[in-house]
Amino acid sequence: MPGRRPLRFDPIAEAARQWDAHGWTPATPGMAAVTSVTRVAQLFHGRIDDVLKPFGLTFARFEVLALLSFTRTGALPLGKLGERLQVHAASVTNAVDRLEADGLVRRAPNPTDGRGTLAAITAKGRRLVARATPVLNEAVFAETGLSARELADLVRLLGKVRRSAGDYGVP
Amino acid sequence: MPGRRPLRFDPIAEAARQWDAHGWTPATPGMAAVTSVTRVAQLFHGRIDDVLKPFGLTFARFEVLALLSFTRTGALPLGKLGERLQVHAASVTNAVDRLEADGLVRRAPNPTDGRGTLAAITAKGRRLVARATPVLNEAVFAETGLSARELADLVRLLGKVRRSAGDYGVP
DNA sequence: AAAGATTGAGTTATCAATCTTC
DNA sequence: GAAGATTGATAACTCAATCTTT
Repeated sequence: MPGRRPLRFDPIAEAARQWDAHGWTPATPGMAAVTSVTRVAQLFHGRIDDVLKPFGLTFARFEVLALLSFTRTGALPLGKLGERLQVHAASVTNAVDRLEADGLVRRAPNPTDGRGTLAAITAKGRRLVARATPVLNEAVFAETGLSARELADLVRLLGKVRRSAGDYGVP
Repeated sequence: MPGRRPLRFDPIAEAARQWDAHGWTPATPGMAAVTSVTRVAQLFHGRIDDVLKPFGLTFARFEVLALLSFTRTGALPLGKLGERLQVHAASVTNAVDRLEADGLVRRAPNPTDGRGTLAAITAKGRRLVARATPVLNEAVFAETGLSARELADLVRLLGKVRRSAGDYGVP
């Protein structure tokens, strides 16, 4: 993780001050928001990686396992995985490669589409995600530093951004 | 950018439903917040990269140029750059390498510390950041999909997360 | 022709190890 | 010994091109 030594001041507030000083005032709130989101994503990701490292997982691979464990059959086409996790098809191939090498998922031909491939979670994969999830919940998701009310506000605001960016919903 | 085809439903709301269904309710709001932050950071980053590509810049390199252009002398030690941008020293070395190869900054020995190196912005670098900034302001920072009030709320909430993570401020 | 998936090239970021200077 | 910076190795992602099947 970068930036071990905390700054004595808030670098984002300082950047906002600079933006205003250069006459870019209309863009300042957006700049501060984008920078804040970027930095918090870094912080969360670092903590998640730290927690998952002992399990031999990255966040991307954990998300695949969690998603598969939620399905009725424990299997999904690779394309569906990329759609739900919002990542490129090549990234899905890569993540499934790693998971398969570790025996956590296995590939199977899609019975309903000869072009497709399914990723199916194995018993070993289910055991691992069952062990990792509580740790992640307690060490990261339950320790965000915000109250339930604040978390709900945050999710609502970010949902507006996602929605307005066309991330989901009907056009 | 991954995920061109928008989903018909909100994948984060769906994940929250699954978390609750598995009895992980106390962690659900945090999970939704972390996932939302991650996704919005992806969205912002994609738009920023699209805007900066015609200028031959990434966001990391743009940030270096912007920070240098704000200083009185147009130069900073590499360590200070990493501190302010919250990235690893190796990332700073890499970014400055690219910027120097493009003639946008040049390295100079730190006169006050024989171990250190300064990155100094060139006239070409100043011209480029002066051209790129207004485009970034108008195409990204002024188009977040949130009102000024909502942006302020978002920045405040994320500031609490950063502060509680020890990202800045006095211990 | 279009969609699912894979491959290889190119980019970026991190980490550990190293070198120089304080 | 500690700090600033660089290097080489590793991992992950994206993109363009390719292959197979529909």
